[in-house]
Amino acid sequence: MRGETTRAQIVEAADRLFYQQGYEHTSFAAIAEAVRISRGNFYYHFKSKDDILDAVISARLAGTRQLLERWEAEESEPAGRIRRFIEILLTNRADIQSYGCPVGTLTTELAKLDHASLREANGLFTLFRTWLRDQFALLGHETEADALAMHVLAFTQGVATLANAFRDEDFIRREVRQMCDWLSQYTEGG
Amino acid sequence: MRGETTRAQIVEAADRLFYQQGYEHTSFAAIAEAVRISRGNFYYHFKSKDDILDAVISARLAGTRQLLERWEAEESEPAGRIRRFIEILLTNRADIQSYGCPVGTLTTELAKLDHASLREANGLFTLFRTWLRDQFALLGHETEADALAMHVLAFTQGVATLANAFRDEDFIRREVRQMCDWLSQYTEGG
DNA sequence: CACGGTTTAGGACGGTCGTCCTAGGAGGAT
DNA sequence: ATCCTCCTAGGACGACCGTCCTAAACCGTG
Repeated sequence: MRGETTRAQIVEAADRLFYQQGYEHTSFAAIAEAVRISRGNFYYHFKSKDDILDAVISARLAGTRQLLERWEAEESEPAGRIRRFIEILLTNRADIQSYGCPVGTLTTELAKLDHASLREANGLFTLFRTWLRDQFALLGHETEADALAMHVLAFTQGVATLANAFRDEDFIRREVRQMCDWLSQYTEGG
Repeated sequence: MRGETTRAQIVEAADRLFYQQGYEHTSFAAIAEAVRISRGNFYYHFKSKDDILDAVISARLAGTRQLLERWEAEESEPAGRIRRFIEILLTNRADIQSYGCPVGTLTTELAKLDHASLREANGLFTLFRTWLRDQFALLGHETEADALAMHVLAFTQGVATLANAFRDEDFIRREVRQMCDWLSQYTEGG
């Protein structure tokens, strides 16, 4: 029971640091300092750094599933749910301007490292993709649902990357507004 | 003169490796092996690894300027020039699926490393941005030219990120076609 | 051939990394 | 109080990193 909270603290700190500094750049020493435990203690809870990464990805997957469920519960209309997704760019604008998108930057890094967990990390994208696809299908666009899901996903990635590069909040607002306008063409009797 | 070609070879190899593996993940040993020179020899040509990065960024800036000039020379119409830009997603689709966009992934990495050369790397984005802005201005959309430029830039970043994650060539083709359609609304008597 | 600056090779250095080992502290059950 | 299990601290280890130093090879010039 004691150990479980320590393990959770490690995952939480690693999650944040991987996002802010990148996976490779984040050392055991940095995580240890954040959690205020000794460096050697990691190996009681995890067998390697890669093992921590897998735990972080699992935690993000679980958190994302929860988020999507909440959106479904709070928004009865598929269009409102998709809009919720688009608006995370506004909700998380501060972090996005500083560190980019947590999903996009992680998968990009792992792809360059040719890391074994790339597949699991891509699962985060797939989660959003299938969820968005389902919402577009509910709107009556079954045949193009997956293409539309990918389009929305690409939109968020592009905006996040440029918002990070130029630290431009107005740009985010402008693009989100534009994307919501685009979305409305699919919601009203498409 | 001897040394100049060695220096150019180092920059060329570093450029490729930084793109394929990331800046931090690429070691001196890896570059040395690629160029087939000794590790200690670097410090005759460069004073640090950061110095190599700066040289790589300068080379990319010069290469990008050349590319943009070529597009201007080969395409007399601004619309065709912008289309040329969008179509680099197709031209470089193999590399993009494997490693993402060279500009986007570098700036994202440097932002996470809080690296001193982030500013210079962002200059690559700015180069494309101002060039695209000028093209949209030539099309008669002065007031929204910069916003349109950012929009096109964001589009390419989003497509590159997802193409990298899902290794989906059809997705690239679909999005490029769609973007060119979108573009045509600004070219015909806007 | 001899000279002198330019370029190169290769090893040494201190530091940091991920990993592993071992002794002992903490806390509940008997 | 004693014991046993769970958990933690702290240092040691080997590998690799970027950096630096020094001797020698190269090559145009006199």
